[in-house]
Amino acid sequence: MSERRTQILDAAATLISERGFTSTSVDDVIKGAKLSGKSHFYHYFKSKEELGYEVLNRQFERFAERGLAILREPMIDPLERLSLFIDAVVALQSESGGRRGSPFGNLAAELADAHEGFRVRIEAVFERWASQIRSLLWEARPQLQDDVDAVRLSRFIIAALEGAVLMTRVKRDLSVLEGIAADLKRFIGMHVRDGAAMPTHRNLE
Amino acid sequence: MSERRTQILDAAATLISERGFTSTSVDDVIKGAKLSGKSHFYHYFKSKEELGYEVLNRQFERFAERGLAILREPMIDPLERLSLFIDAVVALQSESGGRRGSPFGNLAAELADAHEGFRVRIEAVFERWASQIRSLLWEARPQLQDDVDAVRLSRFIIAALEGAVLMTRVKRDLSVLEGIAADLKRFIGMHVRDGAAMPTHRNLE
DNA sequence: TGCTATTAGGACCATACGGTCCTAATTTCT
DNA sequence: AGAAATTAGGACCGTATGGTCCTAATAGCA
Repeated sequence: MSERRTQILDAAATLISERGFTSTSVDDVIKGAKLSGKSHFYHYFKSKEELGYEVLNRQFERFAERGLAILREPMIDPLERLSLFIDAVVALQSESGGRRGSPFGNLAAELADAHEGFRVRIEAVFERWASQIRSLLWEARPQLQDDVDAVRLSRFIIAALEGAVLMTRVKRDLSVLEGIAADLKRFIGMHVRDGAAMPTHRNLE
Repeated sequence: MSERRTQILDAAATLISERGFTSTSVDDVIKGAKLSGKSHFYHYFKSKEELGYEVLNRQFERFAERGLAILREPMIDPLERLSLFIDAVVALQSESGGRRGSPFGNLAAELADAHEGFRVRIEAVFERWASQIRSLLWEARPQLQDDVDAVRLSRFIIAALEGAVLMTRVKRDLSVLEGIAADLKRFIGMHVRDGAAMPTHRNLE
């Protein structure tokens, strides 16, 4: 992938996560990526829509590398990994200073009803995310109670995190996310078998 | 409040919850409310922004009447009320056929970073919502464990519900919300004192 | 009867938007 | 050296947007 392209993608990702897709104009992206003009931009992307799709892809890849990867670390206990992953989401959010949410939640809220193309792609993102958690739960199943529903629990985790990021953004207070993350860990701990100890779960507070 | 005004507000509320604020044009609202033209609209609202603020107010009032009111029902056990409230959120969502989210979550995601005026107002909405839950939890405190943090728990409930509504909208599958609602009740049940029984908590599934 | 609020309808404006087209200079690679 | 890709810059277009202004018909009310 040409360097310019990724440069454009990065600039667009920042702008979109700050202002949303609709409110980010192609001219904004051109300024942000320091291109010479419209034709320069349209040399790399055939439309703003395509730009949006590729930004979403890239955001997911980054999230997969920096977040989801933790869920697959082979040397760590699965439930410990899940806890670390939740910490990573908090860390990722604090990088942007409480501002700007999970890029998926943003786009989801903005475009889920309005733009089918985006809706489908965001659905796929959530599905891939959920599937990572599901296989982690499957791996942890010896430590979990028999009646744990991995599909439901994985959705719950994602929803709680997305909702938390949203609230954090609105309140501009990272401690909202931190509190919810801690509670979410407690909720997960609730599904651990009586015998198996929950891994060193740092209850902040 | 004149009838026309509420008519405009209703039309705008529908459009905004479907397409978002930015993507809803004043002309769309005029068509939706069957006004005669721009001047007719600007006779009632001095700007689109003001319209947005009042729509948000109205949406909150409706939510307060149809949802939050349950939290204050004097004759029902507080924890039972909380459970009923969660059911009400699910019901409210299913009315719109899975489409269109909690109007607050929508606006929050779209405008929290971009528009300070909206951000502040949405923050106030969340705060009033959270405060209702907090006083319910205070009322229920004899049944709850001593270490229950009402501030955190109320935030958790709201975040989980908002996240759930978002995911439901993306997946176009109401069962997502239903599952998360059920899990959320279980999480709340986790804070009940060992002695006190959790009120008839209908675990769907 | 008059005054005011509402309804109606349209012209108009500046700005912004996504997108196309064209020309030409500059790199990069073969 | 020469072809192909990249960078540069600008004119242009159709459409949409929020908003203003003006005129006039119709209701409602004192």
